[in-house]
Amino acid sequence: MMSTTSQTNVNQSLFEEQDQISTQMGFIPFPPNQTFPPLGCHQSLKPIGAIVPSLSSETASSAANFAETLLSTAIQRPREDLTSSFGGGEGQLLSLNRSRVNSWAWEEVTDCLMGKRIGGDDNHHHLGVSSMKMKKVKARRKVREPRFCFKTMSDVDVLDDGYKWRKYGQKVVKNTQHPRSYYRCTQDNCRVKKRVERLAEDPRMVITTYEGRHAHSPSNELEDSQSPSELSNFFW
DNA sequence: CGGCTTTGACCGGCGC
DNA sequence: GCGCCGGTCAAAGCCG
Repeated sequence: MMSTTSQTNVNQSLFEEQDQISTQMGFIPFPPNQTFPPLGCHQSLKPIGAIVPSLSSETASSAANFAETLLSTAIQRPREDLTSSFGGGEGQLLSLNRSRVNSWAWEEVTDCLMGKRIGGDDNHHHLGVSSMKMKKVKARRKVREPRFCFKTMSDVDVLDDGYKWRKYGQKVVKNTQHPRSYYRCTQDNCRVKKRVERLAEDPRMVITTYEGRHAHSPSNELEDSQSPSELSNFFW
């Protein structure tokens, strides 16, 4: 119930400036009404968007580029059982209308996704600015790897993203009825992690958050001999 | 038997 | 300082 196989090709340059003091998150909706195998995922997976950590200054354009990369990848490498019919890419990509200040912690990725409603007061459903600033003030020296997450409509928890993962933990998160699972890439010297959880509001939605860069190719790449060269770069 | 999952314990950050 | 909580560890069990 874990290992994955298939292809993954995402431009990694977007994340190279991550973990600056102030970063922002953005949600990029993918075109609706389309199947979309951004990570070579299964037919049943219907990613509806990506949460990306935008760069300090070039937020919207970076995110858009990122999403375009995803889209082009999907178009170029459709799974045999998928129809990747995109009604013309970029026009449907929304930019970062929800970006906000935040720090590196994963939970804030989730906050961004869920529009976090804190204590029922949801007029402003992103963490109050003041509290975010408080968080920011504290020096968070810990160096975090670049990260981003997918929001996917799926019956399957673990997306098939081309890498092999080993589960190392599971946790029930407060105020959610679904446990969060923690995975680590099984490759030696690869410290990439991902976590998988279901959206509290809509259990059909799976949120997959990746942290770090793979220092290797997808584990199934050998099977994918027909891969175009442009797509041979790693996930990160 | 090796690789993987499960799951309770542990740890550190953070808010009060 | 204390308690809560998320993330990780690691022992034990499972499975091919």
